[in-house]
Amino acid sequence: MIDVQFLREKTEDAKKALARKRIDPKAVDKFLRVDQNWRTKRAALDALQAEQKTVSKTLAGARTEEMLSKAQILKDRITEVAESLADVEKKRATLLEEFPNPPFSDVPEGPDASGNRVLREVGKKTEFDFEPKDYLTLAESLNLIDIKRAARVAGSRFGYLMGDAALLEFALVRLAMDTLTEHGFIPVVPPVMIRPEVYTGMGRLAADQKEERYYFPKDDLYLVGSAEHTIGPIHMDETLDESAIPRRYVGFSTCFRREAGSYGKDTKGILRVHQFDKVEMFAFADPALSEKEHRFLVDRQEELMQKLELPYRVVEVCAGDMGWTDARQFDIETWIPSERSYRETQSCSNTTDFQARGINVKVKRKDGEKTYAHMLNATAFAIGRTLIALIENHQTKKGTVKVPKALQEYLGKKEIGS
RNA sequence: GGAGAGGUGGCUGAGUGGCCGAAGGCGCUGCACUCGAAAUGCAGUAAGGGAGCAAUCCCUUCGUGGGUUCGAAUCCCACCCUCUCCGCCA
Repeated sequence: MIDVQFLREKTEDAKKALARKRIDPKAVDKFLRVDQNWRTKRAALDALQAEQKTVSKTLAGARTEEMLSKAQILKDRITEVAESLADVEKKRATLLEEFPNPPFSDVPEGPDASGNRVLREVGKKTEFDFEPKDYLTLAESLNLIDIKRAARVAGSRFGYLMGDAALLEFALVRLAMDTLTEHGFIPVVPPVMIRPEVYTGMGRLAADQKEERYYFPKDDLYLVGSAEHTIGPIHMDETLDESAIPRRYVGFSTCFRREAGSYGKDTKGILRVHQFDKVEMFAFADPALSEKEHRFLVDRQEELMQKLELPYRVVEVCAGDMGWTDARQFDIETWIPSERSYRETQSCSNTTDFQARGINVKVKRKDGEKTYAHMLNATAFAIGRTLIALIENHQTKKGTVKVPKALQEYLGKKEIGS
């Protein structure tokens, strides 16, 4: 949730920052009008309730007809004003949800992915002395992925991971868990369902992503799109002591996405599916140190990528292409030989206090000062996309797939398909 | 799914219609005592919101939402959650 004080007191700054995320500045004016109306009604109701208290107290002592009728009139007026306040309050809350987290001022400008800034390329783009195959061709010939049967059973955008691909998932999970616990991350397997009000607090039911969620009406629960969504609220309504942060989690969960807005996009294979597993990092940080924490998480992502011996680049995502909750976002894109391009495989976001305000997570500093925590999330491995990158980059002329050293022990073999 | 018990401040725990934002205890903070500490004594100690330049004042919050009432932690209804027993289940 955006800071209301920011909208009220630094209106012009807010408009500018939000415009960079393609929000119409008029939306700020509209909100402020409703907010002013709300404040007026709030004050009116407060005054009426104060009066009611006084009258009630005198009634407790001496019951007079006069006072009683006065109290009854007051009661009706309070009901009336309270109802009108509730209307405005609802409208105000809805409008407030239409604001994303403003980006940091030094985030690159840009309307879409074309404005993203490449920070560095690491590793040499894989070259072959033969014509490389795409992952799906390889995977099908090695019986690693079955899309056709999955479609028959569950519809489009699903897949069976079979044989060594299934085993590779667990190898990747172990590698991520072992690497990250060594850095002090706390392992966690979170719920994959979440209540609407918590989801809203996390900024993940905003208008632009509501359609992306699976929902069970009977239970009033949503399926999560990432472990981030239920790891973040672990400390909902809590105040973390300064000495206890940064607090870092590494979670594993299945992720569910309707992919409602992506008809016709990436329809083949397992690049974009309704269900995939992911290892996710999550951190709670002091606001003064969250930028540093953000870099730390990117370092961890790169550490993991290097263990997989994959060529990648780190991209700073521009304002127009950033996530709703993010003040700064880095993506890691991995080289995909068959497409001769880099594809997003990981993402790392600093949501600053946007989510923390929504689910009420605070930090208490040594001097007693309390402030909203900063919350950050980062992909460790999105299994499907990591499998794609591994298969494509480590393929051999024979049509087998070499297993990077870091995974060999977990998988129990050095090559798939030999 | 069935039966029962219960959800009160950082914790514990009292409170069955007004003097209750809430006793007592623990914890925490400050002061006193002390060379220092412990013990003891005294004082303070929730969050959110609104008005105000400010000092300050006011409102809301006793799981959540509704209802009864001039007035609800307290009475009524629904829901959520926790615990115990039974059933089912991995």
